[in-house]
Amino acid sequence: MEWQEGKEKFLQAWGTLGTSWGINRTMAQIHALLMISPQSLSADEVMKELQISRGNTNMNIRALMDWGLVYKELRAGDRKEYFIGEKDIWKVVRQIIINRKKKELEPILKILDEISGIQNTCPEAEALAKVVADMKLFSSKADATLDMLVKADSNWFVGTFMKMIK
Amino acid sequence: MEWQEGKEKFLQAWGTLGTSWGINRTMAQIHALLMISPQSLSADEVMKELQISRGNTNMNIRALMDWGLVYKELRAGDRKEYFIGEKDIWKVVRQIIINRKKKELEPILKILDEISGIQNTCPEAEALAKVVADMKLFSSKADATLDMLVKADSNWFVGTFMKMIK
DNA sequence: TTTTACATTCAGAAAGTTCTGAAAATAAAG
DNA sequence: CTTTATTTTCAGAACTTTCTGAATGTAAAA
Repeated sequence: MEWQEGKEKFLQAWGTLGTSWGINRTMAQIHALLMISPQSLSADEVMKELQISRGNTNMNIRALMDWGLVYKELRAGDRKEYFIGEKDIWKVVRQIIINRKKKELEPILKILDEISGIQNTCPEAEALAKVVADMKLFSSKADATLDMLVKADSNWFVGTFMKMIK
Repeated sequence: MEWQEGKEKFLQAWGTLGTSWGINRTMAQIHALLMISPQSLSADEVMKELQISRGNTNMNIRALMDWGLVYKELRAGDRKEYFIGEKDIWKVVRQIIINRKKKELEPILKILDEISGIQNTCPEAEALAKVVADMKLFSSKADATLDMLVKADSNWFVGTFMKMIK
């Protein structure tokens, strides 16, 4: 396979997959582009490569910086800003875990806490209380597991953790 | 907190959170309703409780059955179909893992395999090849981990696995 | 200070997703 | 076979998200 073909396939696929990952198409594509670029790119280069508008480019690059997946790079004697993508997959995954945990898991814990003070007086209330209690137990375990994964380093994950799984 | 209030909060919250989980609002709410209902409910009861249309109810109940989170129940002498939600949280989580893995992780593995046959001739191609190889390694590990979680039973997860994490 | 080269914002357009409700299909009962 | 109860489908409406591009903001250079 030619480089150009592989690159297009990758950018295209990442965009589509981003959607099913709760990340928008453009954000995923910019991220993919910066991950596979040896050099940092300017906003104009990103616009041109992905054929998207200036506004869209700007908004999504900033979102990627918020997620900790892309950094700004300034070149001496150049007024443009250049952007460089995080290349270490383990760091990328960690940032994604941190962000998705915040968006997906933490609100659940908050709601479950609020509801757990329910009066347990009829079968319906009992069923609700049971589901809430079970979910709370499970979610806090999942939360702890993810915290651990985020703290762990790549070698530990690939080594110890994976051995356990065999 | 009163039962009615807790229930409304739960249904409302689940619907909102479903969205950030890549599940649509109604599907999440029907699931929540059936999880906390001691008895099975008919489509009409679900429609009435959540104030949604017949078509919407039907489509989302069927999606939940596809996901393995809701079952059909027939009552003798009644032509209506009744639906019952899976109450075991561990089973619910397992089904969700299975479905999200299929939707989110497996397509990645497929694409990475396709691209990994790339010619490694210039710095750009090299960077792409490296990212693809790293992702492949990581994704297949994640895939194996999730397979294991799905096979494992609840006690093992809460016991052994969690002890390891401490 | 003025010009120039960029980055940022945001209202409205476009695209994508979900929902409704009436019509069609199905199948049990009469 | 006909009626009746119920589920399923689907075209278009409503809603949500994302994108564009021109206007605005910012700060370095002249």
